[in-house]
Amino acid sequence: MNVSISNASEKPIYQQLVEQISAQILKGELESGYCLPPIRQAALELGVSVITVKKAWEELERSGLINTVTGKGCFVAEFSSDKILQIRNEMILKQMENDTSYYKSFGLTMDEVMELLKKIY
Amino acid sequence: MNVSISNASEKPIYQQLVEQISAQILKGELESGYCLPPIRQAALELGVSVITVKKAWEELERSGLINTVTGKGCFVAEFSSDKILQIRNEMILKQMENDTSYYKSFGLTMDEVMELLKKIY
Amino acid sequence: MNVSISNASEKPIYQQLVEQISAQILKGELESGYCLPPIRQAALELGVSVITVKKAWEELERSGLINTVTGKGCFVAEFSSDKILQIRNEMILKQMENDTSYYKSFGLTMDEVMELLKKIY
Amino acid sequence: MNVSISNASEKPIYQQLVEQISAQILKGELESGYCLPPIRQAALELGVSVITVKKAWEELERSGLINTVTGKGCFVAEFSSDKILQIRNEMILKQMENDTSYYKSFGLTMDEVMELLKKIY
DNA sequence: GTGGTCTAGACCACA
DNA sequence: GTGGTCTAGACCACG
Repeated sequence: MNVSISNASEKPIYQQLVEQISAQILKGELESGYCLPPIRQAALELGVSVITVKKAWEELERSGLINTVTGKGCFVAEFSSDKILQIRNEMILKQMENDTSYYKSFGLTMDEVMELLKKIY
Repeated sequence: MNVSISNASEKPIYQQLVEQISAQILKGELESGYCLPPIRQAALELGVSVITVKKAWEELERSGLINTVTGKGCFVAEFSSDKILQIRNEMILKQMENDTSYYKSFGLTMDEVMELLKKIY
Repeated sequence: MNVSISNASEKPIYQQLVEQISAQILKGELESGYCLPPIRQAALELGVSVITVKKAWEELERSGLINTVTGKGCFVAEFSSDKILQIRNEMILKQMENDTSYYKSFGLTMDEVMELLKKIY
Repeated sequence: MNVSISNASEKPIYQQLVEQISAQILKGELESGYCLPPIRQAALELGVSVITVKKAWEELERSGLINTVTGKGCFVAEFSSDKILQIRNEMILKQMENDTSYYKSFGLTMDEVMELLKKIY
């Protein structure tokens, strides 16, 4: 449970959880078959409500990243490494399309975006 | 009033307004001194409540982009072109920092991000 | 017409006029019998609406500081110097009562207020 | 919720709320972490609309005096006592500059102002 | 349960 | 005519 949540963030807590767990799975940090902690324990560790954790786990299951086995726990789903790459790219592309449309709305050219990215990275 | 709002969007309407008007001012499409349409007229055109428009206008005033004069109307504030560039860059940098941290959380290198951006742009 | 108005101020324009003209009369800068400029001329000089000036003149008349003679103009009223002092003190006291209640609401003692005043004056 | 509002006042209700709550926080009457009553309950107690309370709370948040956490409530922000003093002094100084410029416009000297303040306090 | 957003409709002060 | 404030009531997302 190497995640950090922030009440001050504009993002809802459950979504912060989803994003961080998703990223860890897609980067291979959480391997297939890995058993996530029970929601009550996770809630305690993170200092959030059980309901919040449950909502995050549900969304992870919906997106196919974990499987919930009633009475046993929640396990990271089995993926081929190709499949992982595909999912990861889809998520990133979707986000990136939003970002670029934002930059374009300010009249930024691709070259300007590249310049700024270099500085930040 | 060249703005488009979407009820389906996850962003609140008033924020969509703020972003689009801000962008237009910072791109120079709305010049200093330009008088925005009265809030009631804008509300009619956009098919939203007067209060929603007002909330957006208030936020624009708070960020210094417009001045509202009771009984007269709301006017685009006076800027030096340097000042415009500075504000625009601050807004874009702030957004870009969020974006890059998202990409990084998936383990993307700068070069990979560049590649993807080129395809999308 | 040695007055300055500000659209950006939180005070309405007509009230800014009333306060500045009142102060000038009570300080003796505008003498009894002095003829104020016609409202149209004053409006032009100040860059405000005729209606706004009229409203200010009306309020000055209501408080007894000027007399309007139809067809001739608006004249500063006749006062004994005692009367002037009395009116001035009333206006200042009224204002000062508001100010002190504000300071008190922050728990400031009189000594602290004195200290701060010395620095500002 | 030790606040009193006046419909007759020239100040808008939401601003009366802001000023009174601000003062209480800056005086230390409301401690860091204190949870303000839910906006709906506060609205009931005060006999005003929920929206009016919300507008006040929003302004308090904007000025950094409280933090609102969706679904949990609104909490007095964490301050060092130095920070509190600094903010308090800024607010008072700003107000006092307005006051003194008013006094000066009537030709009052500092000593006269002191005299009058002593009587009132 | 909390706050967040939006609506429709009203009244007022200001210009 | 303009913006400024307030109301009552509704629906949603979050916890």
